[in-house]
This record gives sequence, structure tokens and C-alpha cells, in this order.
Amino acid sequence: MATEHTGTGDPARSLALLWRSAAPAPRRGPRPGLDVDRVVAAAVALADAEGLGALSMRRVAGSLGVAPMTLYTHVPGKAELVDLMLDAVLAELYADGPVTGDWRQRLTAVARANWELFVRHPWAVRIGAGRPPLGPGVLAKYEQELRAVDGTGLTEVQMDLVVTLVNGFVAGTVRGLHDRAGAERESGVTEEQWWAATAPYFARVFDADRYPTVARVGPVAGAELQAAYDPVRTFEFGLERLLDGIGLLIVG
Amino acid sequence: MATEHTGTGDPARSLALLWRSAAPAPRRGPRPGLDVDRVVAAAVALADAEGLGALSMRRVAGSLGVAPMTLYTHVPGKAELVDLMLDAVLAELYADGPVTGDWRQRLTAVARANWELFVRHPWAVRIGAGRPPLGPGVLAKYEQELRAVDGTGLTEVQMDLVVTLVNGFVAGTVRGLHDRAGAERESGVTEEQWWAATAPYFARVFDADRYPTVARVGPVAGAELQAAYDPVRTFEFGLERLLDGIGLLIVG
DNA sequence: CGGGCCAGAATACGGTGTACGGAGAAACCG
DNA sequence: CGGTTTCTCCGTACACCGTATTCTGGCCCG
Repeated sequence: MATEHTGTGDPARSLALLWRSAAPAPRRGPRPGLDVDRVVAAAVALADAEGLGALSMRRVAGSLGVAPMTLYTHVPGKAELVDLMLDAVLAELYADGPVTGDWRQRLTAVARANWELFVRHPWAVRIGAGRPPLGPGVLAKYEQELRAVDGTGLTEVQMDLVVTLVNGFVAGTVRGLHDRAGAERESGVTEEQWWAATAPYFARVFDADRYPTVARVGPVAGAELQAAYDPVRTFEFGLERLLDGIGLLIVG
Repeated sequence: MATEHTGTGDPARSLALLWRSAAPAPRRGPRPGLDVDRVVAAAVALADAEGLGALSMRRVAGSLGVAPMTLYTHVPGKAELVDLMLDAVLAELYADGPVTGDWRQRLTAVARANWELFVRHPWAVRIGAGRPPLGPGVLAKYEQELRAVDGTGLTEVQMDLVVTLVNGFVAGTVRGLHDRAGAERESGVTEEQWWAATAPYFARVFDADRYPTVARVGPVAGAELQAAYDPVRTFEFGLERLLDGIGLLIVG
């Protein structure tokens, strides 16, 4: 499983690819049998199906029926491909139109939309986006999310901070969801099996006198959250707390 | 840059290593020139210095002056080594004693302690811990953090949820910090250089009429947050909002 | 003393991204 | 029309990765 970084390589080339504003199609030479959109779509499909760890140039090329080096005719490198993938899936957000309602409803919708996107594309949350691909998907997302907190009396800086906060919350929470799913997929061992295998040995090393609060809270939380599917419960619980806190900022 | 997963391999072996409760040292055979602690320390030092992407068995072995396969005498595999590394650094938390004060002060201290740990060990936040290494470091952390919200009137489940929420918030925010630092380290291009290279092309594709809110908010937030070092500001701002929200739950 | 145990390491294999250069197709231009 | 240029595609190679397997040599124990 790999974490990829955005924002590498030549900015001009990357932005041209993101906005599909590269030079006009060449006039000479053989007609291409492949284009950027198809490469990106194949890569997204592979990552969706098998996770970011399965995303190799060889695998993407194989799924397109071409040689690995062929991909480099269309994208400068793997990192740039990942930029393109991320921007492509972010473009799915708010495709049905902007979020509506009062500020709380709008922020709730923003959080849920992002959550659902990362559920559809688990790999997307793994991408270190310190230098986001400034493509149409990213810009549309940022625009719609800023609008969700527009007209609330927040300053521009506060608006940006709230949007960043909600995004960070969702990303962090959905990571928990995927960490569990990823561990299962990569090991082929379900959580129940893992715990069944681990618990006997854990019981041997765990000293309730040394960790009294864990001994009290752990079994109760474990029993209840196991049933309620912990990362989702965490999301719902956390979103309420976060919105309450943001509400104090907006409403006072 | 790799994201590693915790919780793989044989649970018995992993737990024995985590708690250093493996069978007594063998009596026969050559005296080991190496032990688990030294392997873990070398791996932590390498990851601290160069990030998780530089963490290969060959590199760790090289820093210890041994052949790569030698490491496998001491740890079953790379995944288990990563478990050990994570547990080792988490053991640094609250080493000076538990957090004190009222519930808000305690949670603030928990958040800050975690933030500072991840600043010291940036790689630690990259580890998908869906199946946490249940070693002394992880257990001590969980114990202290549960104590920070003990006696507040929250149920055991709520305690666990609040601890998870705060941890997720810190992890998500510090990732932003590291995403930026990581992009710079891997590309050798500072953020200013990157923006200087990107901005001219971005200006060409960016249409203010299509993204009016971004056009209004972006420059203001960018100017102010650039100076205030955005991920830290996000952390401070977000922590206040989050604590306000948790406060409504605790105090009503 | 000799056999067995054990740490260490050499070798090899299957996997990764991509540099480099060649082959062949298609367009351009004199 | 033919030579040159442009362009897509891809084979080969290299440096890197984790680790399976087997061999070597040191040390303990009966």
C-alpha cells in the first residue's frame, strides 16, 4: 500500500494535463491508440478495485493492453498520474448540484458527500495532498465548500479554516474505516479472526492493574462499537461535536 | 513513500516481541550481535531522518552494518518491524506523567502531546493502524487519554469516542503539516518555488467567473495563512472548535 | 570431541518506476 | 515521389524493493 504525493514534476505539464489544455493534437506521426482520459480511468478502476498498493504502471498498462512504457507517452510519471486520478474523482463531488439549507445542513452535506466519495474511492484519502492538483475537480470542490459557509458572517480566513477542518475530519475518520478494511484485504484475515488469534496472547500480557481505565472502558466500548461499526459511529458522533463547535463560532 | 499497515503476521510472535516476552535468550549458538531494540531504534532513526519511504530493510541493515537478511533473525518481517516502531514512539507520550487540570485542559494537553509526537516522528501518522500493535506504548497512551476524559460524566462509549475523535483530529491536521514538508523533501522544491512555478500557469486556467467564492476567499486566506503557517493555524482553530463541541456534550 | 543449535549472510526471485534508444507509422516539404 | 521529421509505441536494462532458501561458521551440551 503506497502513499503517493501530489504536486510533483513540471507544474506547467501537470496543469496542462489536468485542464486538458495541452498543445493541440499533433498532426504528424501515428494516431495515438490511447489518451490521458483512458489512462486515468483505468488507473482509477484499478485503485478502486484493489487499492493504491496495486497501482503500478505495469498493472495499469496491462489493463489497457499496452506495454508499461507506453503510458509515459501520455503522462510524465506515476506521480502525475495520481494527481490526475485524484482530480478526476473529486470532480464527482456535488455533481448533482450545490449543497443547500442552513449552514449546518450545508456543512453536514459537505461532510457526507466527502465521506461517500472516499467510500467509493478509498485510495483517494491516502494521497498526501500538500500540493493539491489544481485541476477542475479540486477547484469545483473548494468552490462549493466555500459556498456552504458563505453568508454566515465568517471572515474569509475563517471560511477557509472551517472548510479545511471539516475536510480533515472526514479524511481522518474515513481513514479509520479504510485502515480496517485494508488490513483485512491485505492479510486475508477478518477482524474477528484477528482478534480471536490475538486475544489469548493479549490477555497474557495485559495487566488490568497497570491500565485500570482501559480495563474498565475497553470491554464496554469494544462490545458496543463492534456492533455499531466504529468508524461510522465515530464519524456521526464527531460530526455532531464538530458542528456544535463551529456553531458557537458562527452563532456565538 | 509507503503507508504501512499494522497488525499483520502471527499475533503471538508480534505480541511477544512488543512486550519483549519472547522465549529466553538461546543458550547455544553464536552470541547475537544485534537485538530487537537496536533494530527498532535504527529503523525509527531512519524514518525520522528520511521518512517512511526511505525505510527499507536494506537501509536499516546498512545503518547497522549488517546484511539485510540478518534483520529477519530478529523480526519476522517489515510489517512487524513497523508495529514495533510505532509502539516504541508512542511510549514517549506522557513520559513526564499524566495530563492534569480540568477536562478541557487535559484534552488540550492530549492533543498537543500527540501533535508534538507526530512532529518529532512524522512517519508515525502515516501508519494505517486499523489493527494497532497492542504493546506497552499503545496501552499506556490509551490509558492516559481515557483518564483525561474520566470523571466528566461521559459513558464509557462516549469516552472512547472522544478520545478517538481528538486523536483523529490531531492525526488529520498533522498530516497537512507533513504533506507540505514531505512534498518539499521529496521534490527538493520549496513551497514558494513550487507556487512561483505553478502560479503563472494556474492564472491561465483559473476562471474567476466560474469560481467566484474561491476568487474572493482564496487570495485572502492564502495571504494570511501563508504567514501564519496554515496547518498549525488549522490545528489551533480546529482544536478550539472541537473542544467547544465536546464541551456541549460534557457540560450540556 | 562431535553433533546440534543458532546467528548471519549470500544468492536468487518476483516485484517496482523509468531512462534510453530503436522500430515503424504518418505527415510535411522540396 | 522520396527523404526528412515527427510522433507513438515498446523492448531492454538498471537500480531499487521484500524475503525465501540454503550454506557457513561459531558456540553449547552431552
